[in-house]
Amino acid sequence: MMSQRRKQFPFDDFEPRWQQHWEENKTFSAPNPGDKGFDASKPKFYALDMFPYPSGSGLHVGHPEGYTATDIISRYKRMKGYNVLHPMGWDSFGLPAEQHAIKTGEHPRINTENNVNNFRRQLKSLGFAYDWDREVATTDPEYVKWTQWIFLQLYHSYVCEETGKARPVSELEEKGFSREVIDEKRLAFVADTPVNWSPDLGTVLANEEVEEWRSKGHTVERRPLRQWMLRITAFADRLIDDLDDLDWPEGIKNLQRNWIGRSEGAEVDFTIAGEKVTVFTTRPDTLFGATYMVLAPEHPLVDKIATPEQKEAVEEYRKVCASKSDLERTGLATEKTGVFTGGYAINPVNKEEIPVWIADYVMMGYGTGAIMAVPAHDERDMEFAEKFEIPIIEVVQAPEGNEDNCFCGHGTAINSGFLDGLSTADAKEKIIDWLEKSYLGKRTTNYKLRDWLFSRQRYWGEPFPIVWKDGLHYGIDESELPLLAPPLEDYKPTGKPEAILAKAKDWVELEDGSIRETNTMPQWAGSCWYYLRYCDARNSEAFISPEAEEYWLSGDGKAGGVDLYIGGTEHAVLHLLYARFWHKVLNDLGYLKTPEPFHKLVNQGLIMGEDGQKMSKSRGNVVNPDEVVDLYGADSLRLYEMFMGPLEQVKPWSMKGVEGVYRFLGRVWRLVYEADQEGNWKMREQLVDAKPDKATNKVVHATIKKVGEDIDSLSFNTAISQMMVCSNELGKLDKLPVSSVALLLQVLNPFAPHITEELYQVLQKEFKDLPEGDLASQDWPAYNEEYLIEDEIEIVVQVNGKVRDKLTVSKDASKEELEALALKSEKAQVFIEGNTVRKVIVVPGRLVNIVAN
RNA sequence: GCCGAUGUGGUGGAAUGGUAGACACAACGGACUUAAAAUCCGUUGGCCUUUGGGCCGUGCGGGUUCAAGUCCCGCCGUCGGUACCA
Repeated sequence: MMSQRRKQFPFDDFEPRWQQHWEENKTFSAPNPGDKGFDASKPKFYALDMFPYPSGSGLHVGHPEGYTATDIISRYKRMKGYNVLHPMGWDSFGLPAEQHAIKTGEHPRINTENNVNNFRRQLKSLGFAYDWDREVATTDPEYVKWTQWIFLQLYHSYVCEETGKARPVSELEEKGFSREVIDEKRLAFVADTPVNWSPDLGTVLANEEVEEWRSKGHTVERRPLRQWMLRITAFADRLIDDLDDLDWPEGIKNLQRNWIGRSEGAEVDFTIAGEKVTVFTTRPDTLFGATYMVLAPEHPLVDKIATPEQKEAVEEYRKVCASKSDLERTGLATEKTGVFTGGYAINPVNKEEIPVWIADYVMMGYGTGAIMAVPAHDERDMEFAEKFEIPIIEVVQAPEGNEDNCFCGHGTAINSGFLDGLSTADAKEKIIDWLEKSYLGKRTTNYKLRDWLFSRQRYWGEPFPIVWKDGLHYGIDESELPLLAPPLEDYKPTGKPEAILAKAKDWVELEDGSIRETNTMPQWAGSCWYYLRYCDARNSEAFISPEAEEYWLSGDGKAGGVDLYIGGTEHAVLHLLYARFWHKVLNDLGYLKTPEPFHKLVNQGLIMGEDGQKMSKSRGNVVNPDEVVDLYGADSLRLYEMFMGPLEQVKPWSMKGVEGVYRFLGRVWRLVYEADQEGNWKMREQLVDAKPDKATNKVVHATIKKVGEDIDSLSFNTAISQMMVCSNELGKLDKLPVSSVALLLQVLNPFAPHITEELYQVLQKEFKDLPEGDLASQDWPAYNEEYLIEDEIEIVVQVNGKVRDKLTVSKDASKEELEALALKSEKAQVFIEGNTVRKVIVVPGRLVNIVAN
């Protein structure tokens, strides 16, 4: 219907024209230090979007939300005199392309390239000011080369225990450490661990990924496998502590803190039949209240401890646990279960014997897989103790008013021998000191974070630059990079936990008898460092040159060099944690100067369907950006996405809303143009080369001010409403000063670049005094404070806080004058009458409040 | 349970502790038109009204203040994340 109607302005004509203009003139190219046209005197601004996975279904309206925001900032910063780095690229490894290959037998690169081309076309149709010369795809051989190179840095590094920093393993070789010891210390290492194996995906998954794939209906089971791991745990403390220096949403910081899950406490050694069993606790001060011990069902000591009478029950219970999925085991409402082993442990602090149980509420994978249970002060232990009638001993006196059936907070130690009377904090210190002196335990910190399982058995990922010989692994020489996977006849997974690349015998088996590693890296590898590559995308000598790094990633007092990073929350713990980890390693090794990658992070809110539901194909509420561009133009789509509401908020789509901003752009168009009888666009006669009057100057300059401030604070919706106010005012004028229109076009340009450039060009032809060149190359206009000051202002007269009258007064009226005027107000008098005026509050320029009773 | 958001007209949303509802959408009325679309101009939180206005109103209950959507305390709802992590 809409396409049948006459367009309010010919966006389908000028939008592609301007896009072509920008492309041909390389308007938004950002030269590097040393390049032609580079101006070192300008400050830099790095605005980064989370690059998309180029899926087959193309862009959805969520993409342009964040992209438009960074685009507005980038265009604005350029006008403010910055060298702006605003790049785009493709996170193009991934499972869908591989599944397409499985179905068709076609190399996944072909499908990937098609999708990338479609994404690029769609993004270009929105007029984003990207420097397309810096475009990268993680699947480009040149990019793969450096991803593998960075892996080799990890492989050839270890973390020095004294400094906590990554260092080359060559230092260990020089010190004469054995190959075996060195291999155990590498940041990239091989381990036999229980991993998350998904038979239907044909690959293992990182802990961080398990939930996502499960929720998509795939099965994930645990099984022991030999895998490449990255030692992210060695960076746990820095990954937590350095969050403090970042300008990130508190929620995201908390998600990372929780994911890393640092908890400080103590390990305490108990003895069971002569065997030492260590437990981890964050509350060593409650040691006197431990009335039983629980081992994880998988705990290696269970066999030794279980008495003959209990052996059968224990075996039975372990079998049941093993068959349970993680979900069942950790499920919400599961009642506590467990079995007595028959064994007893000796509590080191009072030598008392406590029964040892096994129960699945204790996880083998965390702490030591064994706990001391203090039912009086732990809800889980309490529930368990009540069910199995185990004694409960209170050892912490809750502060008054906080008494609880199961008090888990801090209080005063009781029934605890030498700890009695101490605060929880002091008791912790004292008991840990005692344990350490008695060689019965030590202070420890535990983390939930596990090392990063880094290998995948898929085809469409970076092969590991590793060969095996005689059971030992070796990093291949840098000169052999990139190491690309050979094309296969058949991309189907084997169903066994064996990498698909193992099928390529000719590639795997080398002449010297060594064989290639057949695993590939996860998709995260490429996205861990793409923001670095953008800085120097065409460098074939290094992943980034020191000069480019120095300029674009200088933090200038900030922890991270990317000045603004906008993207969705879905990457809160995965990509953002991994990228920080790699960055820190490269920083330690001297390749980067900043400790963090992203200084300021903003999460755009999800765009819901028109029905308020999450957009999805099955609901049929997905909005296709191509359609919106077709009906209303790119400027309308950009403007609407910014006008919907605050960037970070979740908000529903509304086609009516798109029409609203489309009409606004139509009004801006008609400030300059009107249609004649034949329907041709002619310049409006009201446009004059005259000085604007006071009111016009006021609204225009107020707009310049507000739009600038609002862009700085990412409040794009209110910036747009101010521009609407401005254009509404200008539209009423019989004599419309062209300079005022030009200023509006200038501040609107970052939001709606096509229509504003088009109109400005038209004005330039008629009014020769306008500054030359296009809007993109002009400076952001300064506002004149004088125009904002009004001679007369309206102030409000309140009586007891309620508005009773409004007065128009001179802007210079003194407090005393205002008070006198307000007291004289007849409307206010009515409410004062009969009462005594107790107080008069005068807020100059705003109001007078008369307190009377 | 915990963590983080959030609650304002019919809707999306504005409001440095200082005139609640800017700007839009929808709706209604009018102009233009043979008609419609588009455009332009009005009205639009609720209740009462003698048409001057008045009263009520930002999830609920308290509090601080001359003044609270905004600050404090306690609840409730919604959304997102996360969870036997000892």
